[in-house]
Amino acid sequence: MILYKGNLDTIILKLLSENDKMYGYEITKKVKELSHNKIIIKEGALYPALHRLKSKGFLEVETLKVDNRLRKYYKLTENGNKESITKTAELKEFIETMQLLLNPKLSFK
Amino acid sequence: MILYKGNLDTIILKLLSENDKMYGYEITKKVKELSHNKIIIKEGALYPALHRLKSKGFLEVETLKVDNRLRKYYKLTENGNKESITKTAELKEFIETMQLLLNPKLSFK
DNA sequence: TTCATATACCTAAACTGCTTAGGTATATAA
DNA sequence: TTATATACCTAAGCAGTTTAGGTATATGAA
Repeated sequence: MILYKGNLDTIILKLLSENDKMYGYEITKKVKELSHNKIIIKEGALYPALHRLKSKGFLEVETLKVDNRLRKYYKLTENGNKESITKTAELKEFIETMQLLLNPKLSFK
Repeated sequence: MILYKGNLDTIILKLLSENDKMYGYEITKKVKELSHNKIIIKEGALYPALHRLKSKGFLEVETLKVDNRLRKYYKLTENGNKESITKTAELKEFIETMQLLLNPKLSFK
């Protein structure tokens, strides 16, 4: 499923609003699990997104070595939390709007 | 609202599955109306999309002169109708999947 | 009359956000 | 030793938008 164009930032922000801190690889696994294997975030999309969100001040990073491997844990900043709420609301509104188009009969209720 | 990236073809196909034939300008007005002014299809997106769908064999065109102005009426071909059903189902599935991410608690019901 | 707005079509360049396709490195099971 | 999983990264290509133009007719307002 590749329809999530434009929503990757929102997905990441929303996940982090529920999980305190997560690392990149963990995010891809979690999204895959929650979406029942339907949304597979490619690494070429994920890592640039994380760096973008960090450079905008929405995420902060902490690098830890676990089992002799690096993990970069990301967590929301205060602004990131606000952004998460805003983006989530926008996505909900978008979904409601798309449902109007998919179920036009409901417009006449 | 600019989140509809990648869904324009689906919106057009779905509309045409309900309206027999429509012309470009009419489509933008209809989508604006149905979406309560939230989805504004730019002409730079619309016309290439219509030409794309036509070149793929999903639409056929009939040009009419109405009130001294040209209108290009588009309607679904047989394949276009199949594509409309497929794409609509995909969009519905996408929406349901996004709702899983937005409301993760519901996953545990 | 002329100016803005609406109707109706179109396209090219720029931009964005993905995918594809590479790369490094460690751990583990077959 | 080979494949798979874990864990990070980036550059080039591509698709589908936006932006910003273009043509032309009709209509209502100043």
